[in-house]
Amino acid sequence: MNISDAAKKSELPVKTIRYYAEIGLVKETGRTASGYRTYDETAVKRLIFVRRSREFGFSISQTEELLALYSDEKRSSAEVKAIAQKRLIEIEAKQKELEILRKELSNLVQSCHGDDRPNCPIMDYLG
Amino acid sequence: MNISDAAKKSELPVKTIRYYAEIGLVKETGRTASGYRTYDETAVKRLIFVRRSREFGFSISQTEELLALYSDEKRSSAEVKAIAQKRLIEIEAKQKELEILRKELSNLVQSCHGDDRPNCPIMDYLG
DNA sequence: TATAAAGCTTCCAGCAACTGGAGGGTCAAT
DNA sequence: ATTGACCCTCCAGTTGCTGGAAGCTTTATA
Repeated sequence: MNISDAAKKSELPVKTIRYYAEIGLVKETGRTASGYRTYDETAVKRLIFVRRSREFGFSISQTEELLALYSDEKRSSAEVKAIAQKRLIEIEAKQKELEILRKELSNLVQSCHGDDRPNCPIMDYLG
Repeated sequence: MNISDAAKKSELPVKTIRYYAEIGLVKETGRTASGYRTYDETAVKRLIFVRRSREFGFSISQTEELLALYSDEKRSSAEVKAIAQKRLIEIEAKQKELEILRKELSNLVQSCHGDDRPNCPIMDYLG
């Protein structure tokens, strides 16, 4: 199948699939005589895998590692788990960071009158 | 004062201050005869303001708006509050997104044995 | 006073992960 | 034969810096 069919099946934009081929993440299966990329079902599966991985926020390089393990018969689940745990820790760290910001900003927003006078605790805090 | 003094006072890297000057966010106060940027206390205050705004995750363009209001005698606190609320909503949206991911990933990680066998629910989910 | 180190300048490149567009070839249908 | 929908490559832009090269200027030391 050609790239737009692969795009439909994998639910990825054509541009993104070309980009993944370019960086070597998921290469096309082959090329037609006229140079069109072709993809088989295995390649589409890999594209879907990548999409899901990216949706979890795994970086391209983490995704690359996961993809390698995906097609590795001799993988250990420990390797997979380690990568996933790393991502989980990243998520939790980001959550903590956001929660601190949210609290502070929320307090400031609540204490701001929001009227047509200039006085404003948000500005006081920033300035 | 020159750029490295401004950097110390504002707690921003020299490179960043140059970048802010380049994009017109905080321009230098002047230049010496030999072309060195100079900054006065007012400019440093603006740099500090920008740093704090960026720490809250306000984008450069939001920061630009806030900075305009900062030096606007006739501002209304409502304008400031509106920008802050927008950012608050962004933060909350991101938090919700991360919480969904965290739960899913956490479940997967917990259900993965993490041993030396290949079988792994994380892979099953992604593949 | 010579020189070396530190600090300043500009300009270019790169990061992550795409996305958009220009310019041009290919394919299927009318 | 032509139209329109594909496809290709290459380049630029996104966000917000950061690093480095090449080359001045200023400051400190011998």
